[in-house]
Amino acid sequence: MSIRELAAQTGVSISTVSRVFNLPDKVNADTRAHVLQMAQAMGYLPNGSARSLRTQRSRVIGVVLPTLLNPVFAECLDGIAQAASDAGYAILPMTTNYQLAQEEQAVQQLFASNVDGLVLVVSNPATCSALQRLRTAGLPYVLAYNRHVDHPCVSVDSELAVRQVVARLVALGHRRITLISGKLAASDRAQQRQRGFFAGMAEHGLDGSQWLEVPFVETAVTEITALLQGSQRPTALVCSNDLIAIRSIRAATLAGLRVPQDISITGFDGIALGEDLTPMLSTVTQPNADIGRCSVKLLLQAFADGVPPAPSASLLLEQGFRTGESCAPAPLP
Amino acid sequence: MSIRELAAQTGVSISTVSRVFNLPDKVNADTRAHVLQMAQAMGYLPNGSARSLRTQRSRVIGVVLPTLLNPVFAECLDGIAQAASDAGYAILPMTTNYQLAQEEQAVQQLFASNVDGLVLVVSNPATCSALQRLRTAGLPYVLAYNRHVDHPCVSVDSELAVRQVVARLVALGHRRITLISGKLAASDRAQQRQRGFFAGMAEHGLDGSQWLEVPFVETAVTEITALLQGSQRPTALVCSNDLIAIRSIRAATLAGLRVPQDISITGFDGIALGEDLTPMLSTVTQPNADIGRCSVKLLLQAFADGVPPAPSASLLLEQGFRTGESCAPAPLP
DNA sequence: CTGTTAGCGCGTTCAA
DNA sequence: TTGAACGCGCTAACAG
Repeated sequence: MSIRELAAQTGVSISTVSRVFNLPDKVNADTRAHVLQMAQAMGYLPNGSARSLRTQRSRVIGVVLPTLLNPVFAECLDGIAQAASDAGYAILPMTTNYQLAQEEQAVQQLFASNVDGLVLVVSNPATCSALQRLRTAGLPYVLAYNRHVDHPCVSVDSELAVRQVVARLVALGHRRITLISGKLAASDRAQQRQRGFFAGMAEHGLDGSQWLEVPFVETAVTEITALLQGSQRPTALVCSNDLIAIRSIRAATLAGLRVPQDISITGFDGIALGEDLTPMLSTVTQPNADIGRCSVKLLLQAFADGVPPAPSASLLLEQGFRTGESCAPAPLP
Repeated sequence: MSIRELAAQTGVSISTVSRVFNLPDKVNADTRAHVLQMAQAMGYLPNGSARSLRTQRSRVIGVVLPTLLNPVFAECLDGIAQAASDAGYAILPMTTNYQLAQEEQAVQQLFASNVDGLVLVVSNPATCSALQRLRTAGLPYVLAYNRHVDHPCVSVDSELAVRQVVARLVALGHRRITLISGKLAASDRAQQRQRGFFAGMAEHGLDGSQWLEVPFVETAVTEITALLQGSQRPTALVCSNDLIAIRSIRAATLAGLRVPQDISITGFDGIALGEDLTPMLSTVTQPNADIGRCSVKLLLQAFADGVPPAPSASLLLEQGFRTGESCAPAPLP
């Protein structure tokens, strides 16, 4: 079913049919109605490939994410999909498993797919060569969750958020607080959160040297459990994401500790599931779907302007804190 | 950067360049190397739209899912993405929020996007008119999780799995067992699991009339909590998915019950996260990523055969049971 | 093994 | 307001 057949059946020219779909105002109301009716009847749909080839725009937004297995990115993708769909764009997602090589490859593939722009979450914007390629190619892109002065980003102030978490714990009487961080090399967010932890501990004159680095993907319950032995064990764990917090709760329980009576645990991300857990996760909440939606909006604005989003267009959204049930006053010594 | 420019720069014809990328064997090794080298240098990438227009194949697989916010579908999408990517296909996902109207709309959009085929999870294959459209259009599709004799499906035997769950609980001494089901109208899986529950209870001469229907998306903790009051409360809950099981654990705790000492709770899906919970979720495990991968494989096979997957090609994968920690012998009366 | 050529379906000039 | 004609970048059939 091509535009030609429809034109022939309708008794108008190809260009009239084309105009009906692209510049409806420029066509007589009666002919327009007629064409639309015939299109409906014949099940005509404009061919996307031909359209993209002709206009050099695909109406597709590429998406690069570390993984879908962490709900935080699934929630974000959901927001991206909504905003894109609302604007008549399709999305083409790829995952990288936090691996630099896969980031490169994903960008490469999306490049070849003629995406109009990209939303991506990379390990580290500072060292991501794929971003250079995008920039020199003039392909619009927006980073989500990442934060870097040289790139357009939609994120929250992770560092501040973790400093505030530390302050909360201190206010609850905790002194021995340990950071459970995701792999720093694989995530600038983990780095920011670590900085927030160090800053927060320093602000309160506490020893911030206790911290553990664990993988994002595999569980590290045994390592965390080991940390929780002995009388000088921490009374609170600050985890750099919700998944790690969930694993830490398990580790604590396996170590014979009760959460939150014996040990307090905080997360970061605000995944929806955390609210249904027992104990409900105490965590920094990010507007994950909104981060996705805003990233797409920035991209759409850039399409309209005809110029890639500038680093200065970066958005810092508000984070929050869900009190939850995994934090309590420090146990008496 | 078009094939023409590359050909000119390299000093060969455009068809030679084309062959280098599509039929590498049919081109002299030296010229091939030369072309590839130049392509690399000039940053040439074949234009996907032109390719699709010419070949009438987009190398894109459409994906229709209820939601990404349930990890079971995120895990499945991950499998789909892997298998598709391995075969050089991109994916174009859409979510429906368990709504019939959105299913129709998603299929419509994917239609217009010239996808080569679809993997979909629909509410109910028996009543899904979008599937008819796909079939009459001759567009290859595979259903994931759904199960129906008239359609090619990749699924597990939900009914059997739930019957076995009931048997396990009975073996643990439980008699008062209640089903917490997702909305039956929104999911044939929920229906199958309900049938499994009824059958399982009947097999053991137990009263299977106790069951509650709850939403998939919003939490229904209060309704579940209400169910757990009184001395005739159930000693075990069979939940029709893991998310509902997690909410049920919370409901039980809020009702003052300990899981599993006072009440046993089972899930269904085997989301990865369930393994990190405390108590670890006792649940029917499905090979979610594999369900996605197999669906894609069926589709790829169909592409190769030049004919849509037949209902008889349906695959029934093995489910399992993770013992977990949310089940225990029934408390003494 | 390589080159020439004809469209794939469409949007967009330019004329009428 | 409408139509005719061109070409987007590519693959495939055919010719050499």
